[in-house]
Amino acid sequence: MKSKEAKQKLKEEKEYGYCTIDGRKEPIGNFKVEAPRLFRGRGEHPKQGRLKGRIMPEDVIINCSRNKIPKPPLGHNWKEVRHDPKVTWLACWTDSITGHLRYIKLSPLATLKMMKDCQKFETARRLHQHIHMIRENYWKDMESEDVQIQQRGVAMYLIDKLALRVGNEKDAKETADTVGCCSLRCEHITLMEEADSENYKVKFDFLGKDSIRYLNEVHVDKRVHQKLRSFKNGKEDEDKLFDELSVASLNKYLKPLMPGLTARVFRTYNASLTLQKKLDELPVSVDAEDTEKILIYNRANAAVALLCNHQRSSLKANSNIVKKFENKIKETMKAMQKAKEDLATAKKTYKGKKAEVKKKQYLHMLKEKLSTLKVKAALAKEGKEIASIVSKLYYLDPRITVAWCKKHGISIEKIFTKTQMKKFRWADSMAGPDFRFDELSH
DNA sequence: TAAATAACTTAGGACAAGATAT
DNA sequence: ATATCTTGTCCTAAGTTATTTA
Repeated sequence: MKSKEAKQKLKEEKEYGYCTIDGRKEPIGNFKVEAPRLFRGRGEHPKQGRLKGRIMPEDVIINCSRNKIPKPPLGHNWKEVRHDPKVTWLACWTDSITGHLRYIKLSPLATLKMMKDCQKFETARRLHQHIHMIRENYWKDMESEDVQIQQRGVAMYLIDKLALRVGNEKDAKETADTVGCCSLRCEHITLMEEADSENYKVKFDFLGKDSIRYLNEVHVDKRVHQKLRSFKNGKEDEDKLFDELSVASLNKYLKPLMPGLTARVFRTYNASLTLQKKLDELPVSVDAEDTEKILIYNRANAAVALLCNHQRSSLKANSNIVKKFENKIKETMKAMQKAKEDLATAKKTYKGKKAEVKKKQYLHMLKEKLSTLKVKAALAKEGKEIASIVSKLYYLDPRITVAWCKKHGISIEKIFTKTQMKKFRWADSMAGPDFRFDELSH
């Protein structure tokens, strides 16, 4: 039995949810304008609490073919109707909070979007053929006389090794204070040096996209450590770490190295490669249950989520559950200790067999309780790791997953949801059990 | 040539739907 | 059957990159 809302939604979708491109019926992603409301924003947003106004037909620009112009609601007119075949949006209006354009666009399930998605992964695969050269280059760049080149080298290292976002400049009055690689400030990194001086570590602590905290202590090469120290030298906390570097110059540098290469390709590349490598590493026995196989896949996926720093607040809450279990384990262990002592004294004072047996039983009960608690805690911990689905949706070449499923005789439906199956249907026919992300097929 | 703007991808949270416990 | 927890989808904010403009 479907709810009233669900029925209404289905009806609307049937009527407004599709468009025609080159004679093909294609699904639209968002076919409604955004409703008026109080703007919240994410993190400490300077515009939080402002009213986001109602969008009227007079605010909306329509982009469609000349022969089939949708009618505006009765008594209203569109702001403009244009016929631009170079862009993929169907309608747009200006957001009253940001002043940026918002679009009515195709669904990720539309043919055009799926082709674009496939292309994205092909570009990332191509990077594998060039990555050796690019890495050699950034080590060389760090040794340059020119500080700008040095900064470019170190930034490339961080983007490659830590999968950091490139970090465009943003307006402090308009948006929350978040950073990426190029916009890191001195206060966001702490250089740590161990006593033996062979162990070079850097602590990163900053707010990234969506004001999600990036907290990571990483071992870095000595050269990187030294360069970071020199970049920080003589600067205040709030000064830019890469003061001579811009996102534009970084992407300009990358462009001629490989067709289609930009900074974000490294994130896709390293995420997908990590999945492939983890799946290679984790053994799957032929007679394993499906649930075990899924667990293995999820572990590989978790490694990617960690790399990309993907997290959800439900997971943060989940860590409380893990802690609760840990506390219970501690309590039980204390109780066991006490029970053991009690038993010992009971034996000494010789109060009678009955009391002794009872205390033994109690101790046994505690032991069992402890072992179940330990299992439950492990499961909760694991559950905490696996729940991120973001990487699956945007960074992981679905063909890696398809191939792994085919290789290990598990149906893809066990890994992908219904929508993901549709979004990635291009991958199924393209990847056999031997597909490899790190080898170009012909 | 760099700044502004347009166009497009990626992201977590809200909430509904589904699953599981009671 | 109902409460409670988990998972999947939708929504739109917040990024990156491409293109246009001054």
